[in-house]
Amino acid sequence: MATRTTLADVAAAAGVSVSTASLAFSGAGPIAEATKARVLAAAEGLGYAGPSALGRSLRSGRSGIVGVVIGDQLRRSFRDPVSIQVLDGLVGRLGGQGLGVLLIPAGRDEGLDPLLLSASMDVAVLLWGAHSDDPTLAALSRRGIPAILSEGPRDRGLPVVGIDDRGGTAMLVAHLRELGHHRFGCVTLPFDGARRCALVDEARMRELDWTPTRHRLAGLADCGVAPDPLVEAPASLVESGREAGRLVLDVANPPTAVIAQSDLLAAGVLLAARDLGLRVPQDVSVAGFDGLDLAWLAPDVLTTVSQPLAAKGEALGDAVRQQLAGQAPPDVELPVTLRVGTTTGPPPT
Amino acid sequence: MATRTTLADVAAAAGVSVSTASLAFSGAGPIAEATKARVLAAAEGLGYAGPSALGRSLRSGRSGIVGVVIGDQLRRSFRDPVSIQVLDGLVGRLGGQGLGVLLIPAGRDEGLDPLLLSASMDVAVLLWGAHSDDPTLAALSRRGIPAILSEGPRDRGLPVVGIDDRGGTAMLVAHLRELGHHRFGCVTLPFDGARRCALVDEARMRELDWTPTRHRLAGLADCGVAPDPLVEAPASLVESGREAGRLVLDVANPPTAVIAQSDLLAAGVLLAARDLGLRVPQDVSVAGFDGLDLAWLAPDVLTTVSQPLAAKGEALGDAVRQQLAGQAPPDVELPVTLRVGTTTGPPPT
DNA sequence: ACGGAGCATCGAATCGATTCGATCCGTGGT
DNA sequence: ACCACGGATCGAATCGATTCGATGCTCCGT
Repeated sequence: MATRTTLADVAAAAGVSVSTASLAFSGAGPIAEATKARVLAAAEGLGYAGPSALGRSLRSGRSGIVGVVIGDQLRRSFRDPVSIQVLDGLVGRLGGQGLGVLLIPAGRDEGLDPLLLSASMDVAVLLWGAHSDDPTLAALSRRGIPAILSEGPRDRGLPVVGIDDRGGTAMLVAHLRELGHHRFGCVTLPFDGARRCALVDEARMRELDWTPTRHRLAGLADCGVAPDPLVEAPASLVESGREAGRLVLDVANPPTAVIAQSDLLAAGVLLAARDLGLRVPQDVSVAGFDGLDLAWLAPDVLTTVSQPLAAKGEALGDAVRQQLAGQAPPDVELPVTLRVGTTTGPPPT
Repeated sequence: MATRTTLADVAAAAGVSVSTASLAFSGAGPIAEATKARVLAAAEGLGYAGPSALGRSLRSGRSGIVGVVIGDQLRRSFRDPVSIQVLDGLVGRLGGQGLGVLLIPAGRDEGLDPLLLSASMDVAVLLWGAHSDDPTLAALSRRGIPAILSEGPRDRGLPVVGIDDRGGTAMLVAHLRELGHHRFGCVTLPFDGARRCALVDEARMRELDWTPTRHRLAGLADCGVAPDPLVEAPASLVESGREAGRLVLDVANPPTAVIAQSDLLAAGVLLAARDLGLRVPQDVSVAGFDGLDLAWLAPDVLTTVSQPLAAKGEALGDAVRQQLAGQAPPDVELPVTLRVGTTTGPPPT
């Protein structure tokens, strides 16, 4: 055969017009049961596998594809349990609506991914926030593709699904204060794409351009906590946490409690404490953020702020559905809960 | 504005025909530099973001999308470092060619995912093999979409990218024999979608319908090893390995060495040994397969067969490229290497 | 000055389906 | 017997772009 079988072939075989054949498949419009059966039988006979998505998309203007922009490096994102779990919830919710997920790497400095510029999609979801003047958002807006942000800034006029970062951090501080701590160190998530591991000074603080980092730091400020040392990690990875942890703990007068802005960073801080011969929580308390199930830390159990990751993905999926239905999705802020483990305790006397 | 700006709008604004405007963007065909500039300027002025992928796809018959069918449950696949790393290599290679990855859940019993039946894609990659009579393959073949298998059966006439499972297993056996072992237990990957955790008898052995499991078992048979006990794990997860490990080790005359068909399973066997008060490797040796970097096992280092996961993804990407170029991709079998760690040693005297 | 070559541009067909309006036919009411 | 009505079917336009063949123009050689 020269070309794939098309709806026209089926219609011809069934002895009906193309429009009638279309009706037999889509079910939109009145059609006699006998005719429908004849068309479907003809399709079966020709090995026709149903109307092509392309034609349908072209006519309807909908592709049924949701572009999901993930971290600048796929490898990193795939290894980040937080992204994975959110993605899982998102895919689950979208799958129920016949929507597909197209993976789009964010592309760092070397320009945007071509998929972002040309792939056809109905909506885009940015899984890890957005910078100010984010070229990704600019490109999407230019193409007229609505965007939904996970953990992004709320001043863009775009729907945002986030969690109560400030409140969660405040809960952590309250917990630690109750134990008697008042000298806090902090390991933060990246400030931007610079990927540096260093003490944060005022100048650097003014460059802070990453929403989760900002919000979680704001939670500290809300409680009147000025963390010292305050170290920026290059990525949410155990190794980065270890490196940053050393900068926080290997100082003249180390803090009695370290708040890490992610669980992976906190796990790294635990390793750094071990490297330095510090016992946790006797010598130093360590807390994380995310609520991952890090079974391999056993027998330690990380004190952390638990966020509903799958629910976040599902909320993003709901936002996508609303966006496609023409409604403006409302901003969502999901609640978090404090999960007290064994890595926090009273400060050394 | 009523509708999105289209190539026709741009052409009208630039005072040229649609075909000329198309030429200005695609660059295929002769066009005067001045005209091209005029068209691009008009596009800029109208906020036109380039030709829509839909129209292009419709005409060319190519969507630039590769469907990647991943495990029956997204959550499980996403947590499986093996899948993730292969996916990472694949996406990396495809991204370089302007191809996008559409995630497709395999869908277990409750039928195929609608995406598989209707989403437009040029090629499909099945990340985790295929059963015999796999409905996924049937659906793809019906739609005329070429498929590429990772770790699948070679008797389908479909291109397969795999590793030297038999040879790798044989290397493991040789290593253990050299240490003095001759009584081997084995924890296998799943036999099919049944997800059972139980001893394998002859009847069950005949139902074996999963290529990696079969090949790795064949590697044992090649060496004349008849593992006892032989236990089937329900999934490649640490918890499954732990459960299966108890079945292998908690018997009257336990084997001196346990070969697990994946590293996660091996990690579970290690936990099971610990549960039973057995020291590794003094009381029992444990080996895995995959070559994951399980840092959290420290101070233990798993003896395992290391397979090139990212390279496998890249090989899949190459196969996709060849398939799209109209060539028949050759079957690929990537080499593996033995990585001796601290979990294997001489058998107890 | 005339003819041919070659480049730039244009018109129209095409890809595969959806959908609106029109047509056709049968039925029920008066 | 005629008309109005409605359900089934069909024709044709449409979605957004690509591409082939045709046309018109300029420029060069003789």
